Amino acid sequence: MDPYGYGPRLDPDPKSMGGVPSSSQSDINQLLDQILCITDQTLDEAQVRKHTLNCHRMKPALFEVLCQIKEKTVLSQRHGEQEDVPDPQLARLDNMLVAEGVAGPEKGRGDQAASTAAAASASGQPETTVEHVDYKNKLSEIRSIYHLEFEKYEQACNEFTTHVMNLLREQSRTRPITAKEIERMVRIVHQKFLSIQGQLKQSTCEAIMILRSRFLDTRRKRRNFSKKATEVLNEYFYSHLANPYPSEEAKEELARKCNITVSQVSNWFGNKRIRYKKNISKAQEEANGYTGKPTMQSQHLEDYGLMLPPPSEWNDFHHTPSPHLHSPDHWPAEHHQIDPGLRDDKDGRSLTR
DNA sequence: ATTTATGATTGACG
DNA sequence: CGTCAATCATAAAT
Repeated sequence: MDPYGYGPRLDPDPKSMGGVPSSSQSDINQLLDQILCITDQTLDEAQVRKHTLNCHRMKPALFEVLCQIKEKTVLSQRHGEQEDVPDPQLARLDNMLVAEGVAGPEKGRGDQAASTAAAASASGQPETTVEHVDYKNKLSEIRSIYHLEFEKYEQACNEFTTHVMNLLREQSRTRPITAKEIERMVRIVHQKFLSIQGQLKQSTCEAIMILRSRFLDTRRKRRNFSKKATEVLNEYFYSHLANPYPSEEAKEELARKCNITVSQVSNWFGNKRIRYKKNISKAQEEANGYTGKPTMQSQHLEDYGLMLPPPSEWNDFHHTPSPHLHSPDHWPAEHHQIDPGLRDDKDGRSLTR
């Protein structure tokens, strides 16, 4: 109660005011009346009254009384105060933001990812690294938004704080306000704004999580290889149709050329073999008498120089460019392991994780 | 909105 | 391990 520190009314026993002559008693009552009905007056009127009150000779004394009373009540009021709560939740959010490079030192900013992308495309192959690049792109987008909002809130907080302080200072001319009170008020304001920033952090974290699941979780958000990469792969495939099993070195070479990983090359060839075979048996098996362009289905193989040997000729090991091969209806499942010793796969057998 | 193309994953096999 | 075959999940095409 009495949050403004006016304290109890003075009127019950005006005589208690020390040696004040009884002639001033009516003075005081008059004064109090004026104060009490001050809200009934218009603003201009009130300003005038306020000024006269301020200049009243009794004002300092009354103010002093107010201060004393407040001093007493405040003492009993200073209790149910709990200090700032550490809030482990917020700490976790902060940790995550720092770990993700969103909070903390502001490095790179928006143009960093863009320049990385430019470098990648300039160097020739804007592929697999692409996914990292636009991951970073999105991340820095989030980061800039985060910082923008953060600064906005900080600024708003400062503005509001100074406003409140000015208000309190202004009011301290007419009612007693201790420095501690101001400090407390400021702390409350800061706390409120901190909680808002906490929400900002939370939603930022959520955005990052979504981004992660969208980009880093392979198999989701699949990106097709670039035109050039598939061309290179197809070229190798169709020029080694007789034995489309690239060695480890060949895979590395292809991976380098296409700017994809060796695992991706393996995946590609695995898919290609099985799907090529499927298409052959489906649409081309009958139409294979020709050596030219057997079917519309076989997508412009002409582009890759070598023509597809019809399935019946896969058995033909006469002209096999590769070491061994005799394939029944399809390629042999027998595979040679070339030097199982050195393996430098950094990512196991796929990009996952 | 539905279908096709395609990169990645999974389990079986040797 | 590397491969096949089936399957998943999405990108691209219709």
